[in-house]
Amino acid sequence: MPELPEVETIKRQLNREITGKKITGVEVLAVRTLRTSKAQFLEGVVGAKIKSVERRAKLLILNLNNGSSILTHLKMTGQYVYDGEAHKHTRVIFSFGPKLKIMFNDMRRFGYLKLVKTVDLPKFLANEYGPEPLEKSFTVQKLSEILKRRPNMKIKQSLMEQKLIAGIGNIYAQEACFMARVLPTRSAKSLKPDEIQKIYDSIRKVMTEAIKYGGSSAENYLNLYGKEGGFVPHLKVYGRGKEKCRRCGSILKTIKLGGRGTVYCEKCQK
DNA sequence: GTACTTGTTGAACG
DNA sequence: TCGTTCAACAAGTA
Repeated sequence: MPELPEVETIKRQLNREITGKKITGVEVLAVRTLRTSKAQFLEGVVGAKIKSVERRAKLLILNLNNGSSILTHLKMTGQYVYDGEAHKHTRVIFSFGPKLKIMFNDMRRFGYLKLVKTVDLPKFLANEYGPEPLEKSFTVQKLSEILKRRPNMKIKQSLMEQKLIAGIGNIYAQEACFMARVLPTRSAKSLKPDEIQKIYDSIRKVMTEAIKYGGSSAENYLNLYGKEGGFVPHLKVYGRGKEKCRRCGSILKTIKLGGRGTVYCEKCQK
């Protein structure tokens, strides 16, 4: 499941490979993957150059040199793969000249691409998404204020709420709670300042580390070069229910929180 | 065959 | 209006 570190990895790789290049063709194999009519999409995209690639929350933003941007979300199983082979799950193919192609693959078809006006983006993004956890302006005070806005919400769910904080999903919310030694079920209002500080540090640390390893390929995430991320061996709780806690050796518990699987250590997390 | 996986949206509830 | 919960979406794996 691509979350901030995975999307950030793809963003950096896309910037390296396609920024400055001209989109010479687009092949749409699954029309429903587009959130813009096919005709409009092709008209707005073909012939344009990629000015830059950005990430906001889990969204990738491909800014074009004609005032439009492609807003794209990988959701659960989306992949951008450079020079791969098209296959059953390939939904859109971008061509950059006669040789280079980028495939958008998406097994579960939740992902999308949408053409928007670049100038409209800042307002839209500010409305829909909370602060970026790795930005300098995201301070522990900021996190504290954010948590106060939903005092009864369980901390793991607060961390995953995109309107409160951007980019954290089910994997890193669980990892951050473990690292902070706080139970995912604790209500926001029950957290003491030193616990909020630990959660803050943990979010930043786990995200930074995960980016360093190119993200986690827990399900089917692949980077632009079709390679898996290297962070899975570093995950402490996600996907490890009934296994031994790496810190204390006791058996990790699994519960459901907001309909999502949640693993934690009863002994280490309070 | 059944249960389970998840990011986001939109409906429904109080 | 707001916060919150929950089903739905899709398609694969165990």
